[in-house]
Amino acid sequence: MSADNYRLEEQIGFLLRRAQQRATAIFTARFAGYGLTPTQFAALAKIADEGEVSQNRLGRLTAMDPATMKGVIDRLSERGLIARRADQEDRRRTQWRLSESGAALLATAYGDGFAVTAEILDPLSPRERGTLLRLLEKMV
Amino acid sequence: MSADNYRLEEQIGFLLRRAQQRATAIFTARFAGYGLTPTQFAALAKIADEGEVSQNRLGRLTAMDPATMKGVIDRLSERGLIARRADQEDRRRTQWRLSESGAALLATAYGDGFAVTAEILDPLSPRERGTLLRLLEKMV
DNA sequence: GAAAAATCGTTCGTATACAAACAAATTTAG
DNA sequence: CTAAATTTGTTTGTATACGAACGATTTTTC
Repeated sequence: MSADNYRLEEQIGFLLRRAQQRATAIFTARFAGYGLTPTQFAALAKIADEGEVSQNRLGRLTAMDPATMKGVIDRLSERGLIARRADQEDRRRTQWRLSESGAALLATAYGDGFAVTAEILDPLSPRERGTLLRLLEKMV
Repeated sequence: MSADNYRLEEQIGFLLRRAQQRATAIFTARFAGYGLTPTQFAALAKIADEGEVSQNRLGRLTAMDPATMKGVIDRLSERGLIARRADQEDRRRTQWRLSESGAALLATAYGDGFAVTAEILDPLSPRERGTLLRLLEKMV
């Protein structure tokens, strides 16, 4: 266990960080016209899946903690892409759904979402792509 | 290309984000005693490799842009873990090296660095670990 | 049915991450 | 040799990411 043995470039944590940097860069370039970040797009896509969803539950579905979720929700809400509804049964909760403009934006953006995935995986063969997804899924 | 097809959970970008969250959590738990973040540890390890290195070059070696690198350097410097030297040949440059306490801390921390890597990869078989590293390396 | 525990959402503080714009210094081109 | 281009490091602004602490509300426990 020493400097002679530790090679940063071979550590899984460092590789994951670099892989995510590249993935984010590809997303950002492709989504520049929408002004959406990866997490904002993830939130919109999940709200669309759910129809209506509370803030904390959305956070669990998109892997964001409550503090992070709040910022994402605030920005989407300020842009009018999502709309809120007070929950009658649980007065702590806020339910969120897509606004009309949010749904319209998302409908257009899905195609670019697929394109981003394709570009990120482009250096790999079809077989390797499946393997990578399987291993990441197993590791997470 | 529609909501029916787009499954967030299967997108490589989302999986990479979750994998990195898990990796960071494992690192943070193991390094709590050192008060070092993953990027700070990466910077220290690379400074150790190089002996002496400029700020921007260190950023390239550790995959941090200059603005990010500055914050990391500032915090390591404030803690006295690294020391600066003005470059005589190029007056724009600052050369950084480990301080004595930085070198001592790093010497102890390497073992935990290996342990973090092992824990992150624990869900995978030895063969799968090699495959994952190879695929990430190819994709980055 | 009251106390304890859990959940929901908020706020604060710290740390990446990066785009954009900048001054200063160095290198390259013509 | 001088003008242009590049490099180094800094600053500002925006956006995750998350620990920690908090009040309000709901659920669980006994």
